[in-house]
Amino acid sequence: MLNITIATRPTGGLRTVSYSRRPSEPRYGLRPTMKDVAARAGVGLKTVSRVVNGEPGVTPETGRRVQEAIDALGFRRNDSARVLRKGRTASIGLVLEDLADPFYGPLSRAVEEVARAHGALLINGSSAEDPDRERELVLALCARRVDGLIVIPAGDDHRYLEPEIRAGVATVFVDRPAGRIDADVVLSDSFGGARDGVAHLITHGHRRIGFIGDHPRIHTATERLRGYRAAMAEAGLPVADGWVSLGSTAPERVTAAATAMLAGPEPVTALFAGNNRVTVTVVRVLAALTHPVALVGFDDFELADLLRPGVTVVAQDAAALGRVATDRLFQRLTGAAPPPTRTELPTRLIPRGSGESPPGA
Amino acid sequence: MLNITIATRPTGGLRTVSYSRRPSEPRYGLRPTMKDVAARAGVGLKTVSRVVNGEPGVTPETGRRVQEAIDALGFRRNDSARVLRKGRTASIGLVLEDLADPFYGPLSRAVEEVARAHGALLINGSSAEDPDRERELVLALCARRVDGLIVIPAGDDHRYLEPEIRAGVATVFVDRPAGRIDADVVLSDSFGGARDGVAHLITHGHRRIGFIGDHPRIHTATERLRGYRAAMAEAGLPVADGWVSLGSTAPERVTAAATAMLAGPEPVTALFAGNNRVTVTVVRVLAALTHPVALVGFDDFELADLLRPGVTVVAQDAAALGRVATDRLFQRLTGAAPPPTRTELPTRLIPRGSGESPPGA
DNA sequence: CTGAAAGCGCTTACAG
DNA sequence: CTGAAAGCGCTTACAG
Repeated sequence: MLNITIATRPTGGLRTVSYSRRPSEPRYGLRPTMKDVAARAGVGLKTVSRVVNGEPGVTPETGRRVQEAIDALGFRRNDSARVLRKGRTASIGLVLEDLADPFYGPLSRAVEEVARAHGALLINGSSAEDPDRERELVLALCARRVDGLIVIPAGDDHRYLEPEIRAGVATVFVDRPAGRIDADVVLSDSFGGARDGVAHLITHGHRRIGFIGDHPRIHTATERLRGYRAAMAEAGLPVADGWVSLGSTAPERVTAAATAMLAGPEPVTALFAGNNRVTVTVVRVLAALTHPVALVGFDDFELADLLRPGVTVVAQDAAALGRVATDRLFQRLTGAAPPPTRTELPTRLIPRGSGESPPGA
Repeated sequence: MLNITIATRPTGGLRTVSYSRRPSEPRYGLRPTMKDVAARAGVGLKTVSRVVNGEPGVTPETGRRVQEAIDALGFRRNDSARVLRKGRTASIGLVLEDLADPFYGPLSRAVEEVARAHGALLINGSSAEDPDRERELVLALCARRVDGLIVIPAGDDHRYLEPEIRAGVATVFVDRPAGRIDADVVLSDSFGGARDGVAHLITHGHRRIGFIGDHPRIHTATERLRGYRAAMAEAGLPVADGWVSLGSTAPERVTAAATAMLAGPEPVTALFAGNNRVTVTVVRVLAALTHPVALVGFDDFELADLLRPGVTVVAQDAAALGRVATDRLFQRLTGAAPPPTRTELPTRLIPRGSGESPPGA
């Protein structure tokens, strides 16, 4: 963190906008309403509503008068009121782990694009991997009556959502399935991807391979571990106790885990990293070593190809996850009510160098 | 883009949640309201409101009866209705360029944290650097009556916001100032940072230095160019026509610009990249060269230290930008109405290797 | 073509 | 301690 000094000064120049407001009144007191427009145009409320919404049945002359009043008053329809009456808020909620994790950037963007195509706004927030915070955020979004919810779950028990789903809040889980309820989910093939990645290391001669993953509470972490174990078993390789480490993705924890696996009499010659946060830290650890250790990471990341060696990854298509999930959400929103489905997107192994070096090279 | 095949199947197992809904009615018809709770508990509406909001003046016995009805009915207060009456939506809008740009991750996250501390939700969207889309999004947020707005502007004329600001929508611009209106702004010292970065290259012996930046419509692009010119001028160095290129940050455009500057009889020996998108592309271009070319980039980015050579950058504190801006927003929201201010956060030069090699090394 | 009345689900201001 | 009435700013259903 930078230790910053802040220089603040009035902007000056240009016209100054007044921020005056009487805090005792609701803010809307300051804004013209349809009633004000109607009064000024000398028409009824409903006529203003017709003009604002482009409904037919207004003579050009009347329409013009209303439009003039709208412009003169600077009227902007209050969508909160509209929403209350119509029952649809034209907004969806997105709950993810951390807005700052680069993996979620393309995913969020894809969700936004689909929502935008349907005329909906995006309300979002981070759970910070805290189940309580996830729940709090999800229920706050339900209280705002979002039409639908895209959730990357932090917790493993989502029964608290049942009344909401029953009340009509379309909900799609992404990246990880819901816990203890049956709901739509869109995820990557974590098991298959990890198995492929580990098999790739085995193909290149490795027999002692370590696995460092996310917290075991997280579905993708255990699925990827399962893929690792499957690949090892298929090759007839044992998995020593010290070769598997699940936990926080904090750099300190990952560094310690990697260091431990690389020490001792029988160190691993290759590592499989369970997600992009882990991979980045492992890359740092390996960069400090004098001997090469092979690495395959789950998740692609920017610049992976420019590191030396390039980092071999199991890539998932984060944008597709977001797109497919949001498409499904809007399918539900527009009436379809099939039973919940589980959609699994394939991963792709991208060899770049770090995963192709033989042991002891 | 991956060409994906999607495997979809019913989830099965677990209890199945019904999604039934009569589309002709408003969704709220399905949810219990305070009126329903009042009827069931045999009390007045206001008493339910008191319990829901934890207001005093309810006997324990009455409170218990109301709470039972709330639980039995699965009541959740409709915040849309509350908002309509109270005049505050407890939500703020964040408009940025691209949710997927890693620079905005920490910024968004900081905005969210501050908003959360004030009990507000975040509604956000991307302008995709399109002024029309920015305007459309901002006005949609105003129609939803967000309490405040954090805007990373794409356009250069924000007079369309004047009526909104006057009506009480607190607005703070971040990263770039507002165009043609006087509003709060929080930004990094682009001029000083670029000047420092270019001076750093000059210190290491470079005399022919190229500048590749973002579109000249964008304030930070021109400020950084100004910093470049200042550093060159202070060192008594000329700036040849071909050494400056502003435009899209699309890889093709940046690659072409860099390639052109590196060709010809008098090629540049060093490049200054105007932002992280440009830097990443320039790194790719330089990686393909046989001779070293020095590079300093504006914006730090993950893994910059792990590239060979490490990439020297002028770092700005994106999280601090978001935090300071949102703090200011809530200051306005809680009554303070000082004239708009301009806050400039310092940058920090981080030498990592790419900016310290002499010409022709 | 036009508009008065009722209502969306809450809170406010007030009376008992 | 408790609740009936009015109202937030719109849309719906209906009548003229």
